[in-house]
Amino acid sequence: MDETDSLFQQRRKKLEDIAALGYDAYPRKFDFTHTIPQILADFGHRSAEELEAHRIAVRIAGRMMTVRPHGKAGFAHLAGGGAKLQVYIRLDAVGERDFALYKLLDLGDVIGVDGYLFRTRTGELTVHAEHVHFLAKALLPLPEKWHGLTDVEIRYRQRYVDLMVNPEVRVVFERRSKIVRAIRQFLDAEGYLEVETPMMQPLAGGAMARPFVTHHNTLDIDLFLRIAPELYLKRLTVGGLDRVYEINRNFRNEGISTQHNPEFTMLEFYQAYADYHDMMALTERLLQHVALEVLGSLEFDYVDERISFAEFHRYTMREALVKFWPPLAGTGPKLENLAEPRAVFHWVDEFNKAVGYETAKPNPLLGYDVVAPTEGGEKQIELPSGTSPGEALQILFERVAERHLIQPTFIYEFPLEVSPLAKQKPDDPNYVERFELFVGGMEIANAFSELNDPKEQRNRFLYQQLLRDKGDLTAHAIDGDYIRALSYGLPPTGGEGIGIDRLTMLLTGSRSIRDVILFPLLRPEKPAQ
RNA sequence: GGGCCGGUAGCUCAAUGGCAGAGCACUGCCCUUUUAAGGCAGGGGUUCUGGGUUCGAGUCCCAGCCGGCUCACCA
Repeated sequence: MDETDSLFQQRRKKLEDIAALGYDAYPRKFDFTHTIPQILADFGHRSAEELEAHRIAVRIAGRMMTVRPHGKAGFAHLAGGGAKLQVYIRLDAVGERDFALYKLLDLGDVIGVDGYLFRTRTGELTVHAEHVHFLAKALLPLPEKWHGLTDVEIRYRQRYVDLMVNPEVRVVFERRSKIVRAIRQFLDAEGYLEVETPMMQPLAGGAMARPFVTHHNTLDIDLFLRIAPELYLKRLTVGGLDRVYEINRNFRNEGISTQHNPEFTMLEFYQAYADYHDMMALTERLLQHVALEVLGSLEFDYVDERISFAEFHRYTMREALVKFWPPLAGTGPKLENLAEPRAVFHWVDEFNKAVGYETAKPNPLLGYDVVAPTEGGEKQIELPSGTSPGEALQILFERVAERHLIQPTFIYEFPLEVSPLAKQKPDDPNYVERFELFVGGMEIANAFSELNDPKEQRNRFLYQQLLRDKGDLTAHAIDGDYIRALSYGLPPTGGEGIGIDRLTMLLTGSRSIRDVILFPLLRPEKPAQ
């Protein structure tokens, strides 16, 4: 903002002139009779004759978005409540003083108008002004009225301007609010209790991620912003809160992308006496409820895809690998080829042979098929030394299958090594009772039968500690009190996390997580000179 | 962090290495049913920053800052 800017100075002068006319430059309140959406809903269908025969007096407020002066009269559109309504201001109707005020108004000013409804010659519902009230001045000019504001940086930094001039932005955040409301509605009806657990934790547990660190002065201790509420919520289940959920922020000190913001909103819920199959069924019902409440339909468009919540697909992680194996990388594994855990390394090599190359084409000079490296193509999978078979399987799965999971798909049976808090399958201890839900190529949910054996949990933590010692900063820390809590007996429990931001992306057709977060994290602006 | 692309008036965008422009917004005048209102006249620029090449740089080169996309990491 540049207060020396001539437009700013000009408008400040006009504000002084408005005050000189006897208007309060910053009045305290304004009693309106209708919001603009109310007027459109209540009177939007009345004909010109009806409005003339039966005059409706209204008093409205809004931000002036357009203005069309005509000498001693003028039209303007006021925006409010996500809608717009035209007002007609003429000298002989509002008087000299209000008309002088109108002449001093700029686009962006907030005004009140009272008058009566009528239809113009072109048929537009309009308020015929009898009084104009000054409510607030826009000292800074609005973006261009036709193209609006497109500079994404300014849109995120100055969301207030974005919201003023890009109506679809408001729709996204109204819908986000509806989504969260529908989730609460559903879980409350299922007998869940909404709780709040610490955002500042002495140990950042419940997920694999690098945390943010902060410091409490009086206690003189470092604290971590939570990466997940998981371990606290399960402590509550130990305590007898059999169905709990929390919708709140998680913080992860990781990269920023179209799918990642350092702080993001997560729903986590835990249900005693349930396993991961129950959670799958619950997830289907929850998402169907949300879609119907918010969209009125189980189907919606996301980017270029038509997505349906009517049916949820199910594959084990290994089945997905087999099914979605890229043809370019050979015939790929069969299910029995993946039975032995270490076999996955062979298939990572097979995958890598094909990555980053164009489709093979017969080359007449050489007499055999060649593949050419693609420019800026994807990279090969590089496994750090010491990568476990389970980690390799998950990495390979993500590279091979994730992009294909457009329709809602549960991927279940995760490797033990990447799941320190999930219960093993009774018939195969290398895998756990865990699933993730993918929609639109994004991971939306993560759930499992909660590991409730304190001895096994300690061993899992010790394995994580080994990873930490080897330099894996995302490996889970040992949480002694959590093991103590489990030692009091955690009922068999199913638990799940759903990313609210990503769910909102799906249901609003947003390509970037920044479009569903009002103030996404950006590098701070340079201080003004 | 790597790769690619971008940054010009308040906003949206132009400008072969040769006088920095248009539309909207703004100012003045005209206009009492317009709607991207209209007509006439006008004001407004550290071309992201700093170097360099050149007679001459918005344009070419180098470095930096900021942003977007993408890859990696992650949810």
